Amino acid sequence: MSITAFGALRSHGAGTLRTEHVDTSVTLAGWVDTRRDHGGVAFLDLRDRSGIVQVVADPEASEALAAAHRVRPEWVVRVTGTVRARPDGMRNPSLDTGDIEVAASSIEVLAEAVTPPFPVADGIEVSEELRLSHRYVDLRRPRMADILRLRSRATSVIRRVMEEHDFLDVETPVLTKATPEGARDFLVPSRLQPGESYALPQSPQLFKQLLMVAGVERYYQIARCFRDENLRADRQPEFTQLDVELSFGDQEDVIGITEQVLAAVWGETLGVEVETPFPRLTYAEAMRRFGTDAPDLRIDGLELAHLDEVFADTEVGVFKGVLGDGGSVVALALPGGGEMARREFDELVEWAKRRGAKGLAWGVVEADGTLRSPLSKFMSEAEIAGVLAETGAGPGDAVFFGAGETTFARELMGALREHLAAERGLIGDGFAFCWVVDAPMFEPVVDRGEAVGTTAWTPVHPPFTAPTPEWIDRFEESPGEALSNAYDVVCNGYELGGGSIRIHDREVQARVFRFLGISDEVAEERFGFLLRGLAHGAPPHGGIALGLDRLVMLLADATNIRDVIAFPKTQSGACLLTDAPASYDPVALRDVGLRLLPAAPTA
RNA sequence: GGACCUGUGGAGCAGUUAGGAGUGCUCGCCACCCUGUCAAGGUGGAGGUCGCGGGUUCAAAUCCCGUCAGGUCCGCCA
Repeated sequence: MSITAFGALRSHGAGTLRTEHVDTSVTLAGWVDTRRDHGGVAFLDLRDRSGIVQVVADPEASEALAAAHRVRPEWVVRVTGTVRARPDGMRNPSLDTGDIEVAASSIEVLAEAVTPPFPVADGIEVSEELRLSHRYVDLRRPRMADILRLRSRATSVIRRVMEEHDFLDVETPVLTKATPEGARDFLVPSRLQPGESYALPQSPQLFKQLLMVAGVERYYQIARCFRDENLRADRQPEFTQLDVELSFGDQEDVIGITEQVLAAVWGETLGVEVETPFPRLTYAEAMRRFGTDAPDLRIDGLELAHLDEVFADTEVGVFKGVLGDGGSVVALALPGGGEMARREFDELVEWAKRRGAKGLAWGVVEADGTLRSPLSKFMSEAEIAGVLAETGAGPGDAVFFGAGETTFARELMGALREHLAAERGLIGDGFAFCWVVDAPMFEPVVDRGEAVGTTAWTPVHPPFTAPTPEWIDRFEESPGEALSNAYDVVCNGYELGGGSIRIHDREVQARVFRFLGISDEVAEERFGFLLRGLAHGAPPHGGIALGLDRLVMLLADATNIRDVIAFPKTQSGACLLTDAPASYDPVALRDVGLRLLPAAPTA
């Protein structure tokens, strides 16, 4: 027995009918999209997953006509009838099925429906609250239905490419132990061991490394990950990663397979040819030129300029102070920015202050090459010449100056670069992929709360990330400069994914732990099972994880991740459909050994 | 934890700056009419704790305080 193409209740999909079906008897089933009732004749647009077709109820089929009078949008109906060509002048070119229509002999109501809370159509702004609380209606809208299909095609292509390269799909536990990504864990209390909890995985990181020890050699999984952190337009508490790990390879193998997957996905879902290999930037270069480790390379011609030397002996008070404290002055030229109104500059200053900056200096290059700026009277001729030379600003351009701690100033100006580009339409079309490689191994501990170990340094990546070959023997000597064998793939300013070559050598791992001040006891308690596994013959290995939701978001040209997730959560972590999270039955809490604290007193 | 935006019949919005009767627009809904529409059309009708609580005032959708919900961002998160 084979299943029928459209289900036993119908013979065709509504959207599949064409002129070749004329005179065919068909049975369709789906939702009433719209109804146009002329009394003596009535039209229904019938919608199913395949599309929309017009159904006509003529007076000759009086029962069908009576039913057509009665039905309402979103009722579920089954229509039997005959496909016929539409009369001349009655064709609808905006409908795929617009050359034909179905003359109904009977219309059977399968389910009535209450009036929908909002119209099932694209192009209507509906509050997200309402969309999420009636997600089953929202997902009927063509745009959302298209995204569901797009996501399914993308995962299908991913699986095919991974399998063509002999990667094995292996599932890893969801009820597990805290993993080393550094975010807060979701906890699941245990009934069998009251007082103990599972953690939901922030990623399958440790398990995939153990799969390498297990001899899987090439692993992939489309895996759900969980992080209990605050949400953003591109962040959900549970999200999906394409997780990949391979043995006996290096960075080039991981980059190669990733590029193949992305090129195949873009090619087969959008028909967009992605050029490989992707350009590569070092982390240092990305921070210096773009002020971010995930630069949007669609923005052409806007790059940061570093003016520490130009202002080395300056009399400009703010700059002098910042440079004296070891900070930096970072500038950005905006072509054509000279035409902006004073009010627009003021708004940008406010924008910078909201991001924590003390201010944002600016200037405009006049036609004669002078700099009109609140600061220019404090600047020497040589400084102004230096500003113009370093930023490349010419007559009619604006220049912005961010001053502060070096990383802060760079990130501020990098954010300004994207902000201005978005406001002024300077972001190019298409997709700009790149790799950001050679991230630092360690960063100084600023706040004790962020430290993994007990020394002045904390790892940028999980502490199993290998140093680059140049640093593997001497990362302790200048930890601030040591580079990790890690790589991030970036598209249009979004970090799509990241990975690294892992440490498989116990001695190197021990040195990293020792350097970070992670004691044997702490290492054992936190990742003892991984370390024991690595002792049993660990092949050289490395991998990557790609954010599938963000990937689909880019494919769908969506601006938030919720639009590409069937049942997402709100910014406060609520599911408006199920009302999760919900308070828990006290008896069930007692079973797992928990008792709630009294609610915090409200002031 | 913080900043900002939004909340008005079922949907989307205007009204809030400068307090004066729940006022308006588009769509939807209900009834009737209507034989070629495709956002059908026509006539009539129903539908409101202005998110919630408190305050100021003769009077609050509008001003003040608090709070809840949704969103964007910072911190946080690779």
